[in-house]
Amino acid sequence: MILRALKSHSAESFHAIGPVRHFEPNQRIYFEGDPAEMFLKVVSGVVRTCRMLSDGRRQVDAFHTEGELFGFEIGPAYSMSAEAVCSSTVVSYHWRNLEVRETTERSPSEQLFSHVVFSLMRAQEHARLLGSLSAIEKIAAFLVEWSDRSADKSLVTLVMTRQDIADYLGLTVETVSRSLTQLRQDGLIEFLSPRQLRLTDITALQALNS
Amino acid sequence: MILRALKSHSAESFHAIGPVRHFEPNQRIYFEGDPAEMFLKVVSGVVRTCRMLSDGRRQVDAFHTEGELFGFEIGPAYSMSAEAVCSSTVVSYHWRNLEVRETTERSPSEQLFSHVVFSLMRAQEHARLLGSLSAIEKIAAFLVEWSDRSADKSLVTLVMTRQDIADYLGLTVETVSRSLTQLRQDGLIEFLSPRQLRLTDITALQALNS
DNA sequence: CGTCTCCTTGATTGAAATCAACTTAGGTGG
DNA sequence: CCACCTAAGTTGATTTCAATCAAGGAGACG
Repeated sequence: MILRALKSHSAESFHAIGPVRHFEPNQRIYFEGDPAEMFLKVVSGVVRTCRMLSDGRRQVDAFHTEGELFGFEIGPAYSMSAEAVCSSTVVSYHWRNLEVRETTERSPSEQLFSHVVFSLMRAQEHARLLGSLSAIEKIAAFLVEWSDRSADKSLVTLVMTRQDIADYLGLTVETVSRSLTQLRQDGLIEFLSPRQLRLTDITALQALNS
Repeated sequence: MILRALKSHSAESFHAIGPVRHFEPNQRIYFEGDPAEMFLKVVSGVVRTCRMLSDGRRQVDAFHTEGELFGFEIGPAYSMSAEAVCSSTVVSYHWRNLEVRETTERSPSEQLFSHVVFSLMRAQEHARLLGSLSAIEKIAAFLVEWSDRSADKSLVTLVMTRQDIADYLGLTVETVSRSLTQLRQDGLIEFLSPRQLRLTDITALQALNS
């Protein structure tokens, strides 16, 4: 798979709506929670996408430089804010004006697009996990992630080893094991077997996360 | 932006090439470095994408479950390996057989697709950064990243604050500052001003990374 | 029944966070 | 132009949390 025309300007034929807008340092381009009606391109300067965590810390997801696109979302709202790092200009592309959206029947490439955006959000979520959480918070987030994927939300079957989990969360096996033990002692989970967990307090697990 | 049909099976009309293949636990589906001629979908089971780091540690990039697609790349080769976590079946889609690739002139949606795959790779790289590196290695990788983006590779202008860098790397301002000082004392960088750095030994900086 | 892998637990070490103070750079207005 | 003021950056002392080192337990399989 070799993708061409990355970052090129002239070759891009989707047309912009709205003027090229200018932003001063630290000025917000859009807010977390705003309706995600458009994606944007950095014309000049640098833009950061970030979000605030519950503990007051801030997680910077990415820095976007000239020619790069940002603002892709799966849901109806932005999951992060975008802010100018330095004096910057951006141009926006509204989904409703793109030919991509005009067909009611989704083409193969559109479906593919959805999947890749989904992967992108997953990767961003993974980065958030790795970036700023303690071991127990990482484990809690990991369990919630698999709870979401399960039919029975409170019963999680781990198909992977502790080593797999450790390598995914940037921890060691020992810390994974200790954190699970900790959560068990705190009454948030129960062990049916090492690989079969009952989440007895999902709310508390989610609260450990952002 | 609301994307529909995610994870649906019946609605997807890009056609598979090759049979549905079955894999035993820990069996490789493709290797890091293999030509990235296809992307794949998990039909059943769980697949992990991961790579080995220079220090011998393994970084798990993601777990993919039923209905999810994986194996998207920008370059000609896979940047990670894919392995079955448990007994799994996958189906593959070869780029050369997809209508998406048939037009020599790239449509707007294709260009968009390239950009999102690019963002995905960036996010994966970010996760790798956060996952398993020490503070100094994170800073070194960060500097190399901005060196790559600069016209003059050895002269990096940081448009962002130390706090921005800290929030991006999952560190504190103090640690960012100390790490930069360390690199300066080790003779890998020079400070022209707090925001203007000269990378006097890019090779060594890259070596600190994986 | 032994052996392997996976998992857990304990003791110690080490790296980054925290708490705290100080320095530098940049901008504003007298 | 200089003096001040503030935000940004650096440095030091201490604490904390996860890594490391080490050992033991549990289950699967021949």
